[in-house]
Formats: sequence, C-alpha cells, structure tokens
Amino acid sequence: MTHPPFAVTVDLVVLTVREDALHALVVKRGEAPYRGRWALPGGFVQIDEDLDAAAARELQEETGLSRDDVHVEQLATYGAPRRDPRMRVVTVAYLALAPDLPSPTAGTDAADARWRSVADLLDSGRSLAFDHAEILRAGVERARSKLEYTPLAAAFCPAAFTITELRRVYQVVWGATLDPRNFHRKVTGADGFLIPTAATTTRDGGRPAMLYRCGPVTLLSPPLMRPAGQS
Amino acid sequence: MTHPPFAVTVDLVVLTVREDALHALVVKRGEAPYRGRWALPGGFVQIDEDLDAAAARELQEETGLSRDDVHVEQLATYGAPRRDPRMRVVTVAYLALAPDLPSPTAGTDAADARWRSVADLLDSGRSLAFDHAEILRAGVERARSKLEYTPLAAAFCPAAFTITELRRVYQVVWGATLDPRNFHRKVTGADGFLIPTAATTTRDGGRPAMLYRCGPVTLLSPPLMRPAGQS
DNA sequence: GCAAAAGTGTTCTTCGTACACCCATGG
DNA sequence: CCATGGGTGTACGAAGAACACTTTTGC
Repeated sequence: MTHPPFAVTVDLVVLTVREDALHALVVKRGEAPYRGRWALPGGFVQIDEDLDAAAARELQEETGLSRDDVHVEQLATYGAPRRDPRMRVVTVAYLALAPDLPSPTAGTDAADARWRSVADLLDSGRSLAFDHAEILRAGVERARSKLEYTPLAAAFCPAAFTITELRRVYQVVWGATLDPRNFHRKVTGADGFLIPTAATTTRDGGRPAMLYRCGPVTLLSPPLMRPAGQS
Repeated sequence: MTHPPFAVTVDLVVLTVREDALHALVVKRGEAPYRGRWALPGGFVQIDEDLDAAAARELQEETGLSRDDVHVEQLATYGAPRRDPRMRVVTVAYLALAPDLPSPTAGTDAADARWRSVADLLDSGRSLAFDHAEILRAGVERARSKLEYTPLAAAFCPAAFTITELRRVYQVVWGATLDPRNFHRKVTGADGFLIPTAATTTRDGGRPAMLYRCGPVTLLSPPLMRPAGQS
C-alpha cells in the first residue's frame, strides 16, 4: 500500500466579537454522523482546488463573506484515523476573524448556521461534532496570541473604528481589562498600526472619538503584552 | 463529486545547528519526478496511522531519532493541485529540531540523506524538489520565532549544555550576535528554563562552565527578544 | 450643570543594554 | 603569567503601569 486514498476537507473556525463575548460560527448537522449536533462549517476540498481556495469558498457559502472582508489563515491539520466514522478524512482547519455582522448568516447555504458564544461551545457537556471542540480551542488560542504581535484585532472591527472599540476586542479575546489611557497611547504610538481618518463619532457616548482605519503593518514591534495569568 | 480521493504525505523539516550554521536534513530523490534532486524527507501516511505518528515514523526511518530525542511539531499543510505531477497530494509538513548528531544519518533507510546548510538550500538556483523550498523557509521562520517565546533552543543542544552553547544556537538561528553577559543573566534568570547540574565542563575553553539541563517550562515569559533588523 | 468617554501629562518602577570588572582554568 | 571564556556589578535610558487631570460631547 504505497498511497492509500484519503478524503480531505477544510473546516473553519470563524470568530467574531459581539455582545462583549467571543462568538464562533457553527452549523447544525443535517445528516449522520452527529446529526442534529453543532459543528464547525466546512466541506470537501475539490479535486482541482487549492486548500486556501476551498476555505475561501466554504466561507463564502456559509456566511456570504469574501476573502477581502475577513482575515483567513491556515490553523492546523487533523487526521486521526477514526475522527470521522464513515471514512478516513484529513481536515485542514482554517481560522477566520470577522467583524460583527448586521445579518450574520444572510444569503447562506447552511439553513441552520448561527453565532454561538465560544464559552458555551467549549463548555464540556454540549460538545461539538467530530473533534471540532479541539479545533475551536486551537483557533481561539491562536487568535489570542496573534493579537499580541499582529494588528489583527482590527479584523474584528468595522472598516473605521475607535480606539475604545479596538480595546474592547482585546478585552473580550483576552478576558482581561486594559487601562483605556495606556492602551490609547500604546496603539496610537505603534507605527503603521492605525491610520487616523478625518471623521469622528460619538457612538460610544461622551466626547467624540477619532475614527481610525487599519494600517499596513503585519507585525507589531514591540508587541502588546497580555496581562499575565488570565483565562 | 462529493469526496474525491487524495494522497496524504508528511514531510519533515529537520533542523540542527552545526559548524556555526543552521542545517536541514535532505535526501536525494531516487525516482521521478525530480529524480536526483534534493528533497525533504517524508512519505505517505498509512491508512490507519495518525499524522503525528507518520511524522515520527518517517523521522525514525530517516535519522534513527525517536520522538523522545527531538522536538517535533506540526508546521503547516500544503496542497496546491499540481504540486506533485503524478497525482493530487496533500502534504502535512512537520518541524523537528535536533541536536548536532555524532553520526547524523546512521542506520537509516535513505541511502543518500545528509545535512546541508539552510543558506545553501535556499540559495535560489539549486532549488529543492516540489514546493520544499517554501516548506523549508516556513520551518526556519517558525524556528526563529519559537526561540523567542519558548525554551526550544535547548532542543538543538545535547542533554547537558553550557550557557555559551545555548547562546550559539540563538546566534546561529537568528543570525545575530548577543552579549554573552546579558544573555547569561537573562536565561539563568528565566524561571524554569534551565536546571543547573553539579557538573562543569571546559570544552569551550577558559574557565569551567556550569552545565544545565532543560527545565520544565514550555513558554518563556517574558520572551527573549531578537534584535531588530537581522536576516 | 452633570455624566461619560476622549485624550494628555506625570511619576515610579522595571527591564534591557552597554560595559567594567573579577574568577578559574589551560598552556 | 597570559590568553580565554565564565560569571557578577553597575549605570543609564527606554518603556510599562498607575493614575491625576483637562477636553468635548449628550442629556
């Protein structure tokens, strides 16, 4: 047996911040195995399709979001021999970070796709199908560490956002509270992270806040450090 | 076409530090395609085998090293439709960090396996088979960043090593020069990184140096920072 | 005016860096 | 006794943490 046949799928950990909690996109399975259980969105890679393209296609089908709207990156690959009881399936997991969407699952294939809080989903008991709980955990951990040394927190925000909105992302993802004043100084001082716009907004209340767009850098140096010893 | 058949392989980026340069293990291909070219060691995942197990098996076959001797972690997965001209192959790349070995390829299957300097291998011109240059680059980049926030540099050292030997690893992998005195203070001060042993050695010349073993921590906080703007 | 959030200044402490200095060996 | 590397002390400056304070809106 030189090269046994495998099925290859992509699964997506799509994260967003809403209602002061981290949420992930899940779909209700319509068929066996795990029928009726929640699972990460995903599907088979087509025979002439690159892995990244398959992930982008699934994301488009499930959420209507295009690759340009959200950050997508490869997460890890899972291939335990019996992770799918039907056959040998290797799945390439992707992590996507999306802003909070007005109509989160509009125009999608999956009838029963919805946002659910990560805390709920990882609560042992009501577990996800397959090894998806493990994949979700890996995605959340990746997101947490990426906020430290990349400007990816902005991927959770609308195109123009305030410093406070950005800080809320950090607080929700890290489960920490950050000093608004030091945070403001730090991120506005980070070269290339934020581009100021002319506009301001009062949507957070109080004095009008400057709106920023995401800058061109992909790496923050020095990184923002998350306070030690939080969830 | 619901689940087209794929072949799944593992490929290994095995890195070591020798002669003051970063080296990777490569094998000469004995068959088409890319016959006679250098490639990363690897092979097909068997039908009942987990991905990590396949990587460990290939490592064992190619180097005689067991999982206990070296650090092995999943790197990334590559599956461009025509990356192998014979068929659709998805490869899960693994990164392994090994100490400098007395007889690097003793007791191996691959007749023509050897260490070659990463600088040579990535020199455009004499390129590796398939997309292995890209995979090697990803492995080296992963190793570089992992040295910052994990104690993995010790994986390049023998079981008992001196601070200077550890510093040489950092210098070679980062392509930077580090102040011996500040480095000494920093790593000996990092809680759980190094466990002092009773023994000393003069193998580096000069005054006898304390020998250390690797400690239990998996994450360094605060991280060691690599000097900005090096190769 | 008052509450609430934006944004700036200031102080204190911690940590990285640079570098002087002494120690312990081999030759 | 000298070269070589091991290891410690110290001084300076940059950066983080804590928090007082002024600014600008909505109500």
